[in-house]
Amino acid sequence: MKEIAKKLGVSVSTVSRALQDSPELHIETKRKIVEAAKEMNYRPNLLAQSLRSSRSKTLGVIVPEITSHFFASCISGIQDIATTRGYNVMICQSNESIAQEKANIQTLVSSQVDGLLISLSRQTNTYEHLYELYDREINFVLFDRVQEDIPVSKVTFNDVSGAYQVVKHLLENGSRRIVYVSGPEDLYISKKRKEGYLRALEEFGVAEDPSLIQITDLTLEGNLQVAKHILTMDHRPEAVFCMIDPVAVDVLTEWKKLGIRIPEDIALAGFTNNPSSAVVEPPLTTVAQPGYEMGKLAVSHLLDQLDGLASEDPISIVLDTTLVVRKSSLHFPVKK
Amino acid sequence: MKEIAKKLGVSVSTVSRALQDSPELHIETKRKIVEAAKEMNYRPNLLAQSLRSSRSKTLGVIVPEITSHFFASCISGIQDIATTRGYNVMICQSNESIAQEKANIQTLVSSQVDGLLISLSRQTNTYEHLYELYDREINFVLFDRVQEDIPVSKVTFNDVSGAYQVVKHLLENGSRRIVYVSGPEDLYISKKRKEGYLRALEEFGVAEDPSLIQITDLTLEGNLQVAKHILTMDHRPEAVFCMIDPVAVDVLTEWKKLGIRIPEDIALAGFTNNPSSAVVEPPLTTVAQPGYEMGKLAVSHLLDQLDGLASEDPISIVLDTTLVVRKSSLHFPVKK
DNA sequence: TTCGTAACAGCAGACGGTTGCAACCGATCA
DNA sequence: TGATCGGTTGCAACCGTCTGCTGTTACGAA
Repeated sequence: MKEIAKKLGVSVSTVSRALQDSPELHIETKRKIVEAAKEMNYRPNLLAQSLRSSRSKTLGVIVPEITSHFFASCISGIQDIATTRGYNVMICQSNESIAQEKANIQTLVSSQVDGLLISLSRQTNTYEHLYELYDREINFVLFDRVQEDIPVSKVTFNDVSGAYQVVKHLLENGSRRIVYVSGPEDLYISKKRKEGYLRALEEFGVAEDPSLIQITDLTLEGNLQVAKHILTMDHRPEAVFCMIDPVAVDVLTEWKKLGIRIPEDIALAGFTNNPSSAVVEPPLTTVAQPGYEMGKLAVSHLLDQLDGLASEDPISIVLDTTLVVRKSSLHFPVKK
Repeated sequence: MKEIAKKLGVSVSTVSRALQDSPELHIETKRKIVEAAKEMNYRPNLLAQSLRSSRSKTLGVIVPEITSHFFASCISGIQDIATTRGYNVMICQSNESIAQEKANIQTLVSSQVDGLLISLSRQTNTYEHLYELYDREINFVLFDRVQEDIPVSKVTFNDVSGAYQVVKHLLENGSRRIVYVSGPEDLYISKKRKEGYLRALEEFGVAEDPSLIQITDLTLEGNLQVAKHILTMDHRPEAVFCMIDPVAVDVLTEWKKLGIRIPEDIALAGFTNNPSSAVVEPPLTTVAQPGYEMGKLAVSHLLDQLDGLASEDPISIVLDTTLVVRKSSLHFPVKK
């Protein structure tokens, strides 16, 4: 800018105003400046602009892991909306660690992001770092992995109804002894999906059987152990609903190795609709969660807040999931 | 900082020096300032620091799409190294569009990133935007999807040898008529993998047959069309090597639907080692490309350049791939 | 006593922009 | 003729941090 000013014999402030298309400049001066700027390939320094305006036009995103297809979809949605609305995005992954999550927040706050989009790590069981953001009046929105008590906006899936749908589907296909393979019990989704599972059972008059609720630590070993354990149960279950697709895929692979036929010997369903679930053999019945849409909604709401388009009061957006019926659950054919 | 200074009755510069642990301050003053800073929960404004130092400690990354598992892995590697070396990362996706790619570069440059890591979009066939970066002396490293002529550092996979390995494997399993399903011919990887394919054929004394090279536009429709076309060939090929896993998965799914047995009727192999390739039935033989490692190497080299640890001269890092043999290619059992 | 010096702290300017306010200009009007 | 006014431009301060230089003080040595 200084160079443009020198070249044209005007002041830096005039250049600044010309580039902002300020109405109080002589039209000819403005034209000349804009032209010179183009010619000299001038690009404003966003850092300086941000410092001056104390608005960085940058958002921070924290997800447990980028390589998960679901979170990658969310990020993609966030990116697309943020870009069209003139914001940049800084992405961090917590690697499911609360310490990393805190560090990420620090970094992003120091970087003066205008707002944050956070999906909590599995390890996160204390929430001071979030309350601190709240106290500092830093805008943020929680999505997918949320903490319910914090008074900020949240975007989640209707996990209860998703689980209800899929378990109902298993029940409608004739299964009665249905296992729920849950992740660690303190996880938000473990609880919610269990709720949907129980609701469906109740609706069909099936009594809850605690031995049918199996916990895995979500590692491959944990998943395989559960897979084997289910086969050794006294009265073999007719169907298994896994909290997330990767668990279902591990179970499916293990059972195939052991010669169990799916769905003839036992029906199987997952949750998330990962790409893998469509290509395994048999294709896996699951519940689709549109991550891209979730990202879009979360970022739209955050930006509305930042731009004063949304009320200050936190809202909770609950997205519906869609049951995706594939062969793995068709134990007894549905009547058509 | 101003507040700390006021509270303790010292100047802002003294505070600044104290927080940098400058040796020319009285130790007691320093202690008091650091303490006050902690108490007041002071966080430096990275924007101001960057403006002042003209080093933003931020890197820009441009990938064709975040939701691809391979690129997500790269990003993950980039993140991990960048974080440990004190850098932030801004990620953009070009959505395989050259216009978006150019826009991303503009944004990141305006944001004063210290360097860029770029994987080119499929659409990118002109390179002025990259030469402009070069002329402006902005550090950047190309990875995976590169342009060979630009004098900057690049990290790539040895596509030729990867393709060679997998085709050799197919040949060793007795196939002679082997189809190569290529993406658009101007793509870097289309060319390189074809080279490896041809080299393997030549080594086994198999003449090149142009009708065995099939082009897909990489859409689902394109892939299915090729899948069907292959089955109608006069003299049915014994094996098919697809340029990337998603194509192979589409082909596999289609063939299964048509009752073709893999590998008994025809052997199949892909490239990339996507998560899906391990879980399809039969599991897909493919070539593993460690994306995480690639990201780590690319960013390490970029940071070395920025920190003056690497020579100015561009280098080319070529990563080896690993053949992953699974059932889909075992047309005739390998002798053990 | 005087001088040099080390130890410490502050002023001011810079990074690259933005903006309130003052200043200048010629023209218009009483 | 002088006051006023609208149009146009520049000065200077500011955003938060860093740092070269200067100034002050106390102390020991000459």
